[in-house]
Amino acid sequence: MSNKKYTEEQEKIARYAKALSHPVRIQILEILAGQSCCYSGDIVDDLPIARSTLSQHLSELRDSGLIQGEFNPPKIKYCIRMENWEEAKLLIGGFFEKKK
Amino acid sequence: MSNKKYTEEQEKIARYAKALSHPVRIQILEILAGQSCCYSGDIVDDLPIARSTLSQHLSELRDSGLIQGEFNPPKIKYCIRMENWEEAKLLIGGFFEKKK
DNA sequence: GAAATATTTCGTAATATTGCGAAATATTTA
DNA sequence: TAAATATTTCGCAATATTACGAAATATTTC
Repeated sequence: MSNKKYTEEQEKIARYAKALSHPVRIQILEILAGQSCCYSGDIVDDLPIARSTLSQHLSELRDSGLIQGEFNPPKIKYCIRMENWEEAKLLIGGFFEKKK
Repeated sequence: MSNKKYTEEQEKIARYAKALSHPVRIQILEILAGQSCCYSGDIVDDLPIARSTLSQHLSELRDSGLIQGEFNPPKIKYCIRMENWEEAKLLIGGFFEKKK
């Protein structure tokens, strides 16, 4: 018997949606999606937030699985993490298809 | 000159995503999507939350535009609001398509 | 080893979210 | 009008989010 409140899929959709739930994170993801990869320091110039705040948003996006960072001293190169990007796209896309 | 931090589209995507960012709201929307409409009182039986908490989530979903409620005394009948459901689907779907 | 560069972590504050039960509201029915 | 039914609002508490600047960390270069 399951004592879980929600299905794994419902939790995943909510988790991915939460990653998208702030406009600055949408902007960050759009920047990363528009090119192959990007250095954190270059991203901040286009954003209306402080570096330390960007760092927090990047870490949230990393936790969600939608991006990954590769240390390329002295910078960190961030990219979309394709396997999870695809999963989010399919799960959320599938969710919206449920309405007949 | 624009003093806006984010585009209207970025704000919209974030707003819709925020509505989807809690598993109980995913579950509510799945219930409403799976049938034509539903009475609030019937929804709560399937959910692991109190009635007053459901009321808050329904009001958030109403504010997001994804559902609408029609007073059908003494009950309220909730339905998916199709025009905004479609908009959310297109905006978020389009967002995920941005990654080449 | 010291300086320069890039990023994160810490400390703090303001605000938002989530949740509950009790009370309030609104409508229909007896 | 009183009772029954359905839902929301209120008051409260716990926790999470968002944001900033200062300090800490890590690596390379001088």
